[in-house]
Amino acid sequence: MNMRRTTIKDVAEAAGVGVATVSRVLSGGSASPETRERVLTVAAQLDYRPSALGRNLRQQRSGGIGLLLPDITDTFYGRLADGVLACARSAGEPVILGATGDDPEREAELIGMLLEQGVDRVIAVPSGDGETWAPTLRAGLTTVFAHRLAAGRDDVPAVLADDRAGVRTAVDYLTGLGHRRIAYLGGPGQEQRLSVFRQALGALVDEDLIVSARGSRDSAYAVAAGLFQRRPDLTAVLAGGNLLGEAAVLAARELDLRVPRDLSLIMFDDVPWAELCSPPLTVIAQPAQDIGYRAAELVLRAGPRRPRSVLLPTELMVRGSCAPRGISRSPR
Amino acid sequence: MNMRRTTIKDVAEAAGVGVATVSRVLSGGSASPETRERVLTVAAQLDYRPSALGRNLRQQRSGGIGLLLPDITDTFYGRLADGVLACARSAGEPVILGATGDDPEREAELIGMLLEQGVDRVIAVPSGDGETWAPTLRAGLTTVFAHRLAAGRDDVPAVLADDRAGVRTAVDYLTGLGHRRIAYLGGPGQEQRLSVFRQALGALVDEDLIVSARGSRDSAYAVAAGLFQRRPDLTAVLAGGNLLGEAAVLAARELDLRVPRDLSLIMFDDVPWAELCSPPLTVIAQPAQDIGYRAAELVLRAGPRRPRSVLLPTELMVRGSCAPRGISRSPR
DNA sequence: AAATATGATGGAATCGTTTCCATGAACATG
DNA sequence: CATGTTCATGGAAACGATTCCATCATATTT
Repeated sequence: MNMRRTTIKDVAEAAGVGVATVSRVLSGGSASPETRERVLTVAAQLDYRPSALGRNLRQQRSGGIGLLLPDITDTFYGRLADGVLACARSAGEPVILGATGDDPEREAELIGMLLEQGVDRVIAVPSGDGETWAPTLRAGLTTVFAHRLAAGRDDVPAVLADDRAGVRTAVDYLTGLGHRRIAYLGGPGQEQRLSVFRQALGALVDEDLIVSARGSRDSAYAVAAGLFQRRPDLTAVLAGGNLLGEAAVLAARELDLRVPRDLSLIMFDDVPWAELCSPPLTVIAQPAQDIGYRAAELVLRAGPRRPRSVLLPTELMVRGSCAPRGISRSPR
Repeated sequence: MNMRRTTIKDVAEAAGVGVATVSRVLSGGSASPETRERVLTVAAQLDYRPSALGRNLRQQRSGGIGLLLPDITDTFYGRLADGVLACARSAGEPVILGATGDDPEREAELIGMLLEQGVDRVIAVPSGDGETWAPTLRAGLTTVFAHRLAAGRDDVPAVLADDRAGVRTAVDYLTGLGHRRIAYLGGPGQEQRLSVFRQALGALVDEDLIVSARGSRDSAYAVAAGLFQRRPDLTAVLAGGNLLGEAAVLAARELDLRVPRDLSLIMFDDVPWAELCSPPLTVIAQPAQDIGYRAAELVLRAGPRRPRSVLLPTELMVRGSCAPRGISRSPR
């Protein structure tokens, strides 16, 4: 009842040729027209599918693409993954997905898994530092980072959104509206953005207003609520991701801060619900899907030499969550 | 410069034993304590990782789990995927992800890919009918459906949210509030829900109020806007998914229908932004993550006989998007 | 002490594919 | 006609693991 898979040998026998010939025909090698036709017919009749297992073992590579993301639940990473899948599909490559939870240890574990699987291409939003990523490079895997870099690993190409420009535009916009006490609500791996934030803010920078949450919703909410309570004098917030933005809106509502009257809010990453919010959220849109697609392109068309990194533009989408600094909230 | 992977042979040589012994030690077979220790030490020293390629070929199975979802961008499926990943990780199994876009043809293509990869377990939110899924069963793959069934494939175990109860509760709630003209805004593969909807509504059912969108956001918006314009007399809507709910909110806003005064809205699937909306959306919560986790459990612990299907509870979360039917909107 | 059971061990076969190489036929060129 | 070239073809060797089976040493039983 549990019949064997049809193998290349079966096809060869049925077509009256050798296995080598079948392999050649199927992978586009040279063969006489009549042989080619016969083999193809037989293969179709038997519904033959070459086993990737055999092939991979022989050619020492498992073709697949590893994709390591902090959290597939976050729509940003969802869109990124979608981009990767789109590109991978057109290349016929399978994608192996792993969620790191922004935990270097889990990331290392997943890298080990990919190595075992013989995957030879990886796209990752890295959580760990350069050390974590040493194994993939040592094993000769084509590695591409997406969305952010790993500390001390500038030898890996990356596809990034232009965070610098995004942060600068947002800060300029807020200061232009008269805001002076501007907070940054950050997440894991946003060192680069922070340095630009400080730089753009210049003399206005207030380290007490720069806070950082871990990856989870709970942590984001706790940090946002803590910030708002500790510093009722702040008038604007830049949230470094949609989870952080969500937390900010929730915390503001909980503390009866009206947006944008009491608090101006800009969020990194444009998500569908930003428009549904009231007021609709002003955001810095990032081309999440493109990031994924381009990363997949890089990792697939990896030539002999290391490809250059890619920087994709961000865009400030002005909606309704920012207002000129009015009469300062009376801190009571 | 591009050195070879360390193989089992290298370990065997370095430890002065045969490859068979190494294999036994590493997979928990019998071996004398001193040999075991020596092999383990050497393996650790050489940083040896057994290649999944070799193993899989030998045992004719690639251990991995295939996961086929309509759209990884949809947070519902994102959470589902997260559940699968969580369970797969604890079992050390890789997950191969594919996005079907709710297109049976693409689904069939992806199934073919999984078959080629030698994957022997699949979790899917099926788009196609029973015919599409014949190949996986014929090939002996352990298959489990999640979130919905494939028409004419009742021989595949499934993990479902209790849609029937969800729809019934929602309809009862709306009729209890006095609503009579209730619309259903559906998506692909919701036949079951529709039948329950009709049944629960009884004599009140109005086929013109039952509409269906394809998977995309655009399609959802178009259908919602069309419905609201065509039937200004409806007073309540049940949206069959978060994309549909989003579209409904957007379309209502565009047409100046105030929620809940002019229009009561219930959405399937509780998402974080449902609370951020104004008014906050009343939803039918589905345990997306659990669905994924349980499906992975089923597919992993698949014994000799087919496991039973699982039905998980839904919950009506009353927030602010439903109101008693007031003075009917004056259709002008 | 002889016979038998037990357990550790390594050689070799196997999985399904690709690819190297040798063979032989057909054809062109001298 | 002899020789060299091209081309289709099939046999066999990889690839890296697992696993069957035979071998041999040691321990147990009579």
